Amino acid sequence: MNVRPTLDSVAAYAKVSRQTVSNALNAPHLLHPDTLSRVQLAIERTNYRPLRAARSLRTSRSQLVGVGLQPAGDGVNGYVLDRFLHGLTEAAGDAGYHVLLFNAAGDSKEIQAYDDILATQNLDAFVLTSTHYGDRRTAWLAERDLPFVTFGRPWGTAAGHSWVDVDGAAGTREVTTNLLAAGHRRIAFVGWPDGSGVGDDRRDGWQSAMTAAGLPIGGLRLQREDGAANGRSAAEELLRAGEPATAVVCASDSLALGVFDLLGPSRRPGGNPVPVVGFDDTPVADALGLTSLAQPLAEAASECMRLLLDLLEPKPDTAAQPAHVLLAPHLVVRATGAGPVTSPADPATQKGAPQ
Amino acid sequence: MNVRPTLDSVAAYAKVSRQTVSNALNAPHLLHPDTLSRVQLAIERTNYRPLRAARSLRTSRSQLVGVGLQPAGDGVNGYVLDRFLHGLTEAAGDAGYHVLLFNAAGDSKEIQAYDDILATQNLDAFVLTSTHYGDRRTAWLAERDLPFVTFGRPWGTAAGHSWVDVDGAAGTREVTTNLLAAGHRRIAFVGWPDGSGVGDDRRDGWQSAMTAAGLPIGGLRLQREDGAANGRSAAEELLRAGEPATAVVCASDSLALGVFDLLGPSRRPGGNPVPVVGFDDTPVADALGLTSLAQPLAEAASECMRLLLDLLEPKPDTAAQPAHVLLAPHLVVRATGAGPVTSPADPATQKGAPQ
DNA sequence: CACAACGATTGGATCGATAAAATAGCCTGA
DNA sequence: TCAGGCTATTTTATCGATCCAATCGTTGTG
Repeated sequence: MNVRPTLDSVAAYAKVSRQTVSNALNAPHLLHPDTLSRVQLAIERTNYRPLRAARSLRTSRSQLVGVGLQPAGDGVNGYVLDRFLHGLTEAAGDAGYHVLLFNAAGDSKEIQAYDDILATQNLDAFVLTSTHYGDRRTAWLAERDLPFVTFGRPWGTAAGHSWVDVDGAAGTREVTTNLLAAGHRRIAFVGWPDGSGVGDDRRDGWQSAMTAAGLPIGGLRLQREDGAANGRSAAEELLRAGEPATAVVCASDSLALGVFDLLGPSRRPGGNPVPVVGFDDTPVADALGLTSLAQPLAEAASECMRLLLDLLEPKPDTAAQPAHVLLAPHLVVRATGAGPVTSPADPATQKGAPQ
Repeated sequence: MNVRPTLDSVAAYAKVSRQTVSNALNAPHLLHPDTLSRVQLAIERTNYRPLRAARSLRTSRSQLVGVGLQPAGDGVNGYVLDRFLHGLTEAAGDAGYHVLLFNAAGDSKEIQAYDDILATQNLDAFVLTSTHYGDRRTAWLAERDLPFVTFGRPWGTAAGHSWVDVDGAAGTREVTTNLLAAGHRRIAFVGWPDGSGVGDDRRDGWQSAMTAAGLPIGGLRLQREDGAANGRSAAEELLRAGEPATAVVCASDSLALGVFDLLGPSRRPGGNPVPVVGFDDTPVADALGLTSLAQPLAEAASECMRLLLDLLEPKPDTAAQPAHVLLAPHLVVRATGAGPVTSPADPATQKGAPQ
C-alpha cells in the first residue's frame, strides 16, 4: 500500500526543496540543467503528478471546462450535440483539460447553473451550445469576464466572444448548385419557420443558389416545424402543386425523412424518385440511405477547444482577441437514396446549359 | 466587485469562529439552536458556499463521478449511452455530485485513463457502461477499492460490485408472448452472433417464450452483426424459407430497420405486413414508426446514482452491500409499424388457443 | 466545595500545491 | 576590496476548508 507522492516526498527523494520540484514542473527555465534532470528523474521514479485540488486551491484554476446538458435531449438535435460533446471531451483531454457536465434546461436555468457551479467549483471556462436569438447566457458570462466559447454563432447580437459554427448556408448552397448542375430546375426547400437562425441560414444557401441561377422560388419554399410527419405534409403539398419539384433540400434529416417517405424510391416504384437531401447526417439518414449534409463535429469541438486555449493560456505575443471559425459541412451522398447528382425525370430539361 | 465569501468572512459576519460555521454546515447537531440559526442566517446573507477545491484538499473527496466516453460513438449504441449520460448528469446533480468526462477507447485505455485521472483528481467514484465478457475494468477498480457502479451486468464474472441493467430477456419475452397471444406461431428472432451478453440475453427471452408455448424455433433464429444491411440480409433469408415467419423480433433497431424494409408495409403494399419489433427505441424507430423496446434510461441512471450513494454515503444501520437492479424495458407500439398485436395473415392460425 | 462530566465553542495544525520574498554563491567592474 | 547584479535555490506565507485537541461555562455528585 504505497501512498500518493507529494511535492515534499519527491523533494526529499531528489534532495532539493519542495519549491524546486514545483519549478521543475511549472518554470523549468529557472533551474540549473543538472538539477532539472535530477528532479525530473525523481518525478518519474516516484510517478508523481500534482494534485489538482491543491493546485486549484492555490491558483484558482481547475483545468475544467463546464458544459450544460439539456436534460431531455430530443433525438435528432441531441445527436449533433452529443457527438460534439464526445469530440470536446477528446479535444479537452488532449489539452490537459476535462469536461464537467451540469444540467441546464433553458437559458435562465442554465444561468442559474453557472451561478451555482461557480460558487463551488473553480471552472476555467464554459462551452455553450445551441445559441439562438435573444440568448441571455453570453451576456451574463461576458459581464462577469468568464471565458467561454459558443458552438453556434451569436444570432442577432454583436459577437463580443469567440465562437465556432458550421456554415449551413454554404452546405445548402453547394448541394443546390450540384443539383442545378445536374439539370434540376425546380428544387424545393423544406425548412423550419422563420426566426430560428440556424434554419434561416440553411434556407439562405438554397435561396442564393437558386437566385444566382436566375430561377424563381415561388411555391418551392415550405416551412414546417421539425419532424418526419411535418416533412410528409410538406411533401404532400409539393405533390399537389401544379408543377412538381424534381429535387428537395431539407433543413434537417427529420424533415427529409418525411419527404423521402413520399417522394423517394420506396413509395414510387418504377416512378421517378426525387432526390432528397437532409441535414446533420444522423443515424436516421444512414439507416435509410438518405443523402445528408454532415457537420464536422469533431473538428468543431477541437476548434472550440483551440479558441478556449487562446483565452485561457494566451500567447505572449498575440493579443487575445475573440475569434470566429466557420466550418463547411460536407455532403454525404448515399447510393440507395438516389443522391443529388441524379438528373431530373424530364429529359427535356436534362443537362441543359445552366440558366 | 465583491469577493467570494469564505468561512472566515462568514464567521466574522456571524461573530463566531470559523469552525462553528463549518459545523453549522457539516455537523449542525453540535451547535446550540440559537447559534445555528444565527450562523445559517449569516450564510444565507453572504450567499456563502464552501469551495470544493479546499474541501477536497482536506477531505480528499470531490463530489465528482467519472464517466469514460468512447470517442467514436457509433450511432445507435451511442444513442443509448448518451441518453444514459444525460440522465446520469441529472441524477448526479440532484445528489450534489457532478459528472466528469474522460476519454476511453477500449478497456486498457480506459484503465489507463483511470490511472491518469486518479493521480490528479480526487474522483469519488466511477460509472462504467458497456460491460462485456472479459471486462478487465471492474477487477482493476475493485482491486484498488475504488467505488463504482456499472450500467450493464457483469457478464461472465461473479458480481462483486453494484450494477444496474435492463432486463432484455424480459422485454423480448413479453413482446413474443404478446405476439403469441395475437395468434402468431412462426415468430423469428434476428439477433447478433453468440457471445455478446446483451445479445444472448435478448435472444433468450424470445426463445423461452417460444419454448414455453411448445413451438419449434428451427430456422427462426438468425444471427447477424448489427446494421441495417445485415437486417435486410436476414429478412431475405427469412423470405427464402419454406414456411415464412409471420412476425420478427430483433436485437436492435438497426437490424429491425433492415428487416422492416423488406417485410414491413412499405415494401409489400396490399400484402400482409409482418410485425417487426426493434430494440432501444432510437430516433430511427421513431422516425420510421417502428415498434421497439425502450430501455428506461433515465431510471437506470438514477438507480446507478442511488447505488453509488449507498457506497459513498453509507447509512449507519445498513451494511454497504453490493446491490443489483434489473429494470424492465417497455414496449413502444407504433401505429404505422403495424405493431405486434397485429394478427398473422393466415386466418387458419388466427386467435387459436395457445399451444 | 472540589471535581468530573458534559455541551458548546474556539484555536492551531493540516491537506498539497504555488506565489513571493529571502538567501547563498558567483561574477563583474569601479 | 566591496557594492551591485545575476543565477540557483530555499524559506515563508497563503489558498479555504476540515480535523483534532483544548478551552470555557454549567451542572451534577460525592
